Amino acid sequence: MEQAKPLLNYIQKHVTLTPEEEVLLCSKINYRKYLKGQYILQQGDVSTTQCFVLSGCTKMFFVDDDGQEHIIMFSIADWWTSDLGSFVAQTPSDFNVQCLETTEVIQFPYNTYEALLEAIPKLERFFRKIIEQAFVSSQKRIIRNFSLSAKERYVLFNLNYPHIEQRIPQYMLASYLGITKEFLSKIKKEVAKEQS
Amino acid sequence: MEQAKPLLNYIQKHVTLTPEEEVLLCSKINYRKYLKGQYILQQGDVSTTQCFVLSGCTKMFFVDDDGQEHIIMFSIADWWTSDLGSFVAQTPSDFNVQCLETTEVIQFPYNTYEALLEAIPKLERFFRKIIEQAFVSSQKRIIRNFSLSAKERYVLFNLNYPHIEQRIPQYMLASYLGITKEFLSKIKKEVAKEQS
DNA sequence: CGAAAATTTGACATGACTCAACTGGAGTGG
DNA sequence: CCACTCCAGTTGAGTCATGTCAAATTTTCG
Repeated sequence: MEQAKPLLNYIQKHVTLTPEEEVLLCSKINYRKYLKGQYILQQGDVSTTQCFVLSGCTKMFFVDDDGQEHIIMFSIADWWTSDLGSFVAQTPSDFNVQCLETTEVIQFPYNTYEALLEAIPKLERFFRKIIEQAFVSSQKRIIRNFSLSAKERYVLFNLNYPHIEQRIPQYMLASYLGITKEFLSKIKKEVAKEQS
Repeated sequence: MEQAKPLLNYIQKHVTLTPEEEVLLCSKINYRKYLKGQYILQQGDVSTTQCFVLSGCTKMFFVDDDGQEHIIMFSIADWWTSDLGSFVAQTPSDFNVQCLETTEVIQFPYNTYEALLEAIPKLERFFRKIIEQAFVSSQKRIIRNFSLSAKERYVLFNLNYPHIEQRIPQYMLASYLGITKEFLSKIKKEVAKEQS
């Protein structure tokens, strides 16, 4: 499959697959293109695929009992997106994944995922490492939320992901940072003043 | 190794090892007993082992620039403890792991970890699943911190881990919940009043 | 029993939220 | 090319959740 090239490159950074393994892998995954606004996953549905983003941008979020939207993560090229909890346990998801731009993805369907990893132990290894990374950065985020102020979190976000702020509306960034859009507006004003 | 029994039972819940694999596994891991107050890992050191807790209780925490202690997690029997980020990348850790009681653990040393998982693909699978779980619960914690009040988080903690509050001092629970000990004290008073 | 540690209490401070009004740009249609 | 609307972003006043500090009380444990 032509479109799988970036995924194969990405995998090669962690493990080395044989040509046969690559062919097998490619036979089990799907390419798909979503338009801006479309949902890859909706709260309450079971996540049937794990997605590798080729291009575009997605947000993963959930809506709480008060109707408030909370963004868990954004995903751009070479990142993953999906509710892993729903995917591995095949239980209804608490999250939505929605495309903020036209977005191309490679999808691993659940019904071949486990079998594929068993058939290709190197791929099992690959996913173990990917999930290790995800877990580590998730833990880091918990720490930051505890020990940093909203302003510090905002500044750090721009250091860590310098390219993302331009691509998303400000109210979504506020949601990701765990603050209101009004408060983010005030923070930005302060930061701008300090830099001048 | 006699003491590895609980670990083997735990592993069997996820994958089925052959007797030969169990022997190989046991030859690569170590039993160790720590006393109350001892450190399994200190901030700045590289984490050389991944620990499975047999008995006792540990806290994982870090000290921020203001000297404030933030507890990331507690671990009791049948849980894991270690800074996975430091362990897999072999970089200095941001965290401490300290024993709150006399604690027995099984340790996977780094220098045999990757080789062991390669030799026993089922073990690779096992760890992938364990880490998946850890990642999922880490994400859940992020969500809770965003969408719940301190009081709700406290109540939920006791629902999720009913046995832990009795084993740890209150100021540590406050640190885990991300609030001050004074505020937790006030919350507990309120909750007690409501239940009467 | 006495000292040290943990917890509670109260007064006050502050970071972040709510709500409502306002501004300013990006279509859209006439 | 203007008027209208719509949405994102801004501003300000008032409020609430939680933090700070210091003192009082209770618990733990040698």
